[in-house]
Amino acid sequence: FILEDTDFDGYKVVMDTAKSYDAAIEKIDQSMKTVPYDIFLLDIQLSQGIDGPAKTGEDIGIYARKTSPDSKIVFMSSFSDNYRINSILNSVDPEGYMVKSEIDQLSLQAMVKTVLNSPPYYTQKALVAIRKKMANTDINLDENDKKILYHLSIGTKTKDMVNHISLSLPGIENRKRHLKALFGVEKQNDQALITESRNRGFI
Amino acid sequence: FILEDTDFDGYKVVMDTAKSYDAAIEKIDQSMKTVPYDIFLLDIQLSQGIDGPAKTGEDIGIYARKTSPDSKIVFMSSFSDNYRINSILNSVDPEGYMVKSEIDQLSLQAMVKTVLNSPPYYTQKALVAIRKKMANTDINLDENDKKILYHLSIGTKTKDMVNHISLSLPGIENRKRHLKALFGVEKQNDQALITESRNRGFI
DNA sequence: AGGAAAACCTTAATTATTCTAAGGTTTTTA
DNA sequence: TAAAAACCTTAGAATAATTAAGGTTTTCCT
Repeated sequence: FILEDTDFDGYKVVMDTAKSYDAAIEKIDQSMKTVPYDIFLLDIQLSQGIDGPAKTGEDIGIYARKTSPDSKIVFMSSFSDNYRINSILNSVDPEGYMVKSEIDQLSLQAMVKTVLNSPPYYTQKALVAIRKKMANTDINLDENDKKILYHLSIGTKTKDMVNHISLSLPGIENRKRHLKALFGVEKQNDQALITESRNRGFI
Repeated sequence: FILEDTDFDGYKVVMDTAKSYDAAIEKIDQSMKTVPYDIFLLDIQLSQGIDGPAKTGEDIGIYARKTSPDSKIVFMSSFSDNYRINSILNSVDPEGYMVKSEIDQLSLQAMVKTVLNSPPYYTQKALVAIRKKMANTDINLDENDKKILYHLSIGTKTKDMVNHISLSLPGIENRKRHLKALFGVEKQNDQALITESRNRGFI
């Protein structure tokens, strides 16, 4: 409503919405045969379809970028979740990222203008997450390291990680030790590693 | 002048300046014995001292952060140089980064407010560089790779890189090949690698 | 408190990766 | 068109990472 009521240099905004992954894909495909969208506003959480693997707004973003490369993409998420933000900035590289608690009339209008004229537009809480990541670019984690941190963060037991990561148990333990050393929490428990990883924007 | 003429919620700004690295270090040390600075505004280019290795504003930032950890640090640079921005965001993690061409009354005032209340503050051109970097976090370069790219960018000949990098000549050549493959410019010349590295925000 | 599970650590052997050395080919440069 | 630089290949050497096996310590749960 806010956007539709705003006048942008003589242009009016026309909104179109989709409520599920499949509906969104359908709309994107449709738009390419008629009038492509100028901006995609994507929510990360989606009402879940019944079958197949869980799809998120991130997947829509990846599809939208590939299918409609001239459109701008802006994400909205409820939390300033480092892991998600980092992942989306890497996989989709959206023109904008807004944390929902910071969305209001002013920020929406500023977003549209910035995204169309000189991207990117990130809200303050998104910037905080981005800053964390940028401050830790000297720490290079490979895929296995990231998986270990991710599984730690969701409470997977070390011995169960062998089912998700192609490493032996001592291999995983060894990498955990390495990670703790890297983050300066040697000889401490996993909680310390999780906390520090979160502080540094890795999870 | 702009800052000193602005009223910030009843507070007035008092500026103090230093023109060289040594003078800046001196002022920082002095401030810690009296009244610490609220904000450091650091220029990257410095008039060069005579002796010793070249010092930049980045070095002042590192020193300021260590010596006066409660102060905010804001960088100003003439160019939106990816390499510099990435380096500083990693080594100093400043509360603000402004590209000089974007500095005006409004941005300066916004910077002060943002930096004091809810950092970070980055100007638009800085954000463009940051966005590039964030879009390429899946590419992990180690120190040697970064050195090779840096030396390529300043025109160092491959055969001379052995003097700056602790690798054999074929080792360096091999890594260049790897980098070209990683950046999708296989079988192309060094210029293509440089261009692509720049596009991705590595140099 | 006590016992089981999980986490953690060590060592040695294996495997994978990266590096160097040596020599040749192609491209660039003056 | 030479000379320099860049590039490539191969084989061997060095380094780093992984696994397996077995043990110790910590954590968790009743």
